[in-house]
Amino acid sequence: MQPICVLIKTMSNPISPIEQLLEDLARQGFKRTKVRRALIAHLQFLKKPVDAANIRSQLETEGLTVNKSTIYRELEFLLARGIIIEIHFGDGKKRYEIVGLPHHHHAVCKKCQRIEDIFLDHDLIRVEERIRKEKSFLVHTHNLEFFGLCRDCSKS
Amino acid sequence: MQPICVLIKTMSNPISPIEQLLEDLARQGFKRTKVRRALIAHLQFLKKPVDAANIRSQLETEGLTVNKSTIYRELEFLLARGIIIEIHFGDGKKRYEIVGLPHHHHAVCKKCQRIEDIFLDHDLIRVEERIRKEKSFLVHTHNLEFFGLCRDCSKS
DNA sequence: CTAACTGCAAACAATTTGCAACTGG
DNA sequence: CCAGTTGCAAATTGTTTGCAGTTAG
Repeated sequence: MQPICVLIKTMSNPISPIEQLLEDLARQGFKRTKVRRALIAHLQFLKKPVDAANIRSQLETEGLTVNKSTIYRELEFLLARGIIIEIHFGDGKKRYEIVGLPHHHHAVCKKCQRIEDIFLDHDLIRVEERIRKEKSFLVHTHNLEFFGLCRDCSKS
Repeated sequence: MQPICVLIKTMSNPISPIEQLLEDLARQGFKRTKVRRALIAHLQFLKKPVDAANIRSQLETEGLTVNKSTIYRELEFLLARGIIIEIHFGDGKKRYEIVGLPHHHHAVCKKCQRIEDIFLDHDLIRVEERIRKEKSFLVHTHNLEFFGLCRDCSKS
């Protein structure tokens, strides 16, 4: 049996995941700013890794002009709090993706830039276990991204 | 039975892998320059991924001053000919490693920067096969590097 | 009111480019 | 000789920083 207040909250006033996040941050003394909300909403919507310049121009087209320093600082902020993660495709740029889906990797089309999510489950954990046993090397993180041609682009 | 000339070549005049490479390049019209020889020799000796600045300063200590543009251009040259490959650790820099050992990955110590080679054999090929079947995505290359603490650094 | 946030200009780091001078074959 | 190579300075690209002004709570 749920207490009434929870029922009310759940039924008539559903809190979006973005507002939920802002709520948590507010409790720690951080502000609900326009940029923060827009940036989280954007990454939430995309669910793919994007670089700073890309985010900036996309916010611009949505009518929100943000200085690039602000973008970088906000990304750093969200990264430090585990709200987003950094992804590396090996060109000069850092990309960021919202945390939400379980841990996964990406297959990047070299032609059209489309990104497929790749779920590897236990495969890499077994490898990391082996590295610990054989090399006494304790793996904390890894980078794994695939590059090639997506379904459409491999036809031509 | 070997022809005499081959025996002589093999026994009394062993061609080092570096001179062999320069020989091949010469046949294509490229010159045996001091920088090219030194750069290949250096990467050959290291057998680990290094960035341009690093290579430059190490050649400097060996008594060979080379302009950074030259380093970058030479790396580009060797890369295009498959003599070296590009490795990404996800900080801003590209690293290069001589091709020689079979395909492998790296475990990079976040504390002392030591690099362990990681051989994965068929594991990733199976994954790439799966990606092709399940997503019709044709993988050409991948990046995979591990980060953590090496044997020595994980003790403290 | 005040700590958090923002914009702006300038600084930085890695890499690239244009061009004139140089060198190996 | 001449294509390939090199150095130098300047340009580019992605990212960071210092600082003064603004804003959410």
